[in-house]
Amino acid sequence: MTPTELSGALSAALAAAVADGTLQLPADAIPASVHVERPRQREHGDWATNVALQLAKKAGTTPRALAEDLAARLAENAGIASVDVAGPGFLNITLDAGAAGELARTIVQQGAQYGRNDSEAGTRINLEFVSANPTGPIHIGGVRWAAVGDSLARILAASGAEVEREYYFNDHGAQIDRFSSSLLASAQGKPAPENGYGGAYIAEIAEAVIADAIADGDTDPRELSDDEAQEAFRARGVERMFAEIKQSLHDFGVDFDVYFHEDSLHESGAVKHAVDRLTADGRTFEKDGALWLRTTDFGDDKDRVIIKSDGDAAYIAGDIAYYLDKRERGFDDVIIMLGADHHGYVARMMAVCASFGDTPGKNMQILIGQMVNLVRDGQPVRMSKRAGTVVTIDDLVDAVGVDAARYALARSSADQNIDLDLDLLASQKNENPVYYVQYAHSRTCAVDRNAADRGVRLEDAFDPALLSHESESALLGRLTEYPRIVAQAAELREPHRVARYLEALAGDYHSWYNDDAKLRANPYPDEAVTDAHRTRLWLNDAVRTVLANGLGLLGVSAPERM
RNA sequence: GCGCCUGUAGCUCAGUGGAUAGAGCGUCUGCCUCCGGAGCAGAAGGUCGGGGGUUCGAAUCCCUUCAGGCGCACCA
Repeated sequence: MTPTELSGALSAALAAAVADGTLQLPADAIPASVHVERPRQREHGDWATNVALQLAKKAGTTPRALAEDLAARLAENAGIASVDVAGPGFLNITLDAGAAGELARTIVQQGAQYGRNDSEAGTRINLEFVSANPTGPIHIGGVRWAAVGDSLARILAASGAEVEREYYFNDHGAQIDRFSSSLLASAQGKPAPENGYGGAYIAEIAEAVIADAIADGDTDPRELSDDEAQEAFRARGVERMFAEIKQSLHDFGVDFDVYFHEDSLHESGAVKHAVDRLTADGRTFEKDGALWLRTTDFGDDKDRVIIKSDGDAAYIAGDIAYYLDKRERGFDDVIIMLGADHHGYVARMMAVCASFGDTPGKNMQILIGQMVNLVRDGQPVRMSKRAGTVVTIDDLVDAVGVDAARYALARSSADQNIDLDLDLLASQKNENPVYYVQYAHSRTCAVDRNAADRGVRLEDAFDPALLSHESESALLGRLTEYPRIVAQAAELREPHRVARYLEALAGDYHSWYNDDAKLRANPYPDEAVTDAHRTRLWLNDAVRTVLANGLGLLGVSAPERM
């Protein structure tokens, strides 16, 4: 019996109580689905619900009286062993061992499908993340979004959404001018210009640009006039830098469906289209020679200039056009992931969303992630792109590997600042919980290999009532939760919940494995294979399936051996 | 000054109104004759930053206060 079925049984019990007059409740007070949860204490059964506590007042009765009535009705359901009323009016529900154990076979049979759910079904989601300017390698802050964003995309897709991963490629502004003049200066052997970029990568890119130009049969950019050279370094440098970024992300396991160029918004007329529409809708006004968007109508703390008095579009005009473009491409939910240093953008972009008649928080969702700080020897490492002292995505991967890096970044709430200790990551890799989870997975695989050796075969038997040991029901209970964890991670846009769940599941598995020498999925060498062995192998494989599925949602490998 | 995020065990962090607040690391004590000890069992360790409030019930919601992080452009 799944929690969904149990919830349905509770709803039915409520409806029956209302129908025969036992319970006086207005129809709209009956919840569509009754919330059930895993109690913290094992003695409190497999599932618990507080529905009697919530409804008693509305029904003019006491929680315990209502709970007693529901308990009697619920106990009639097949698959439910007992229902107890506890404390102020909780219902503690215990399932038949057989009904609970059946889950092991269900999971193995569903395989990679187990955990998929329809909580986001039918929603078209555009998920934009990283979007770092191509003026340098992706640094550590961007890596967090690569890990969290890609994992979120996987989780949303597993929850039924149609997801597009998008990277907004800022190739239009002063940052790019600074980048190209820095390349030019490097090629000319001059120091980096004021407000320019330094660092070894600038010299490398500059050299690569020259080599590319010569290889293409073009004039060596160093022999061009400064203006022409600047343009050559801009075009080829951005292309080079962006290719490197894409490669780094690919090596990190992150690939985007769309790389969207800011330039294209200006060239295609999308900016004018968006501004015209806002003006036609009366959302703009002119003042001091500039065109403003009245964002204060929708909660922003000041109105925003969208066309500057010199006639150029302000930066936000690009974001406005970009949002409208996404909506016109048919996306219901436009999600943007930003670092905390850009959170000042939230209010104005929500106002932009509302200005188009859309719903902020739905059509436009902005996820803010707090900063990643680097620590070495207990001291913060100060990074500067200009000075070239950055720790890049490649540096991180070189130090700890993709799995450990992705897992470490994805297992924390985005609301938390992260301190990454470089010494710790490089030297004491075993402190990373990813190995705990991966080890559990490879252990399930080791059990499978031994089962094959000793002739324990799944298809020979499955008797769910044999999975009645305390550590087995704990494990089954954990496995039951998985689809809801995925759905919850999708709804809340919080991938770390999947990682935390996997750690708990791995712990339950290790406990079961070590609990009792007799609880084995394989016989001893001089022992015959029994149905208990075969049935436990189903459970072992169910755990393997869920660990593999969950790690897959995090973009972390599930090794068969370590 | 205003806004957002954070404050939970020695450290790093989970816990979207429920029962006795959890995990990893670290410390201490046990557990390998056979499925992987990168593991397990147990112990010690808590004013959930402080103070009010709402509620049958608050780490969780509201107010206030303290501390830290990050922002408050006709820059991008």
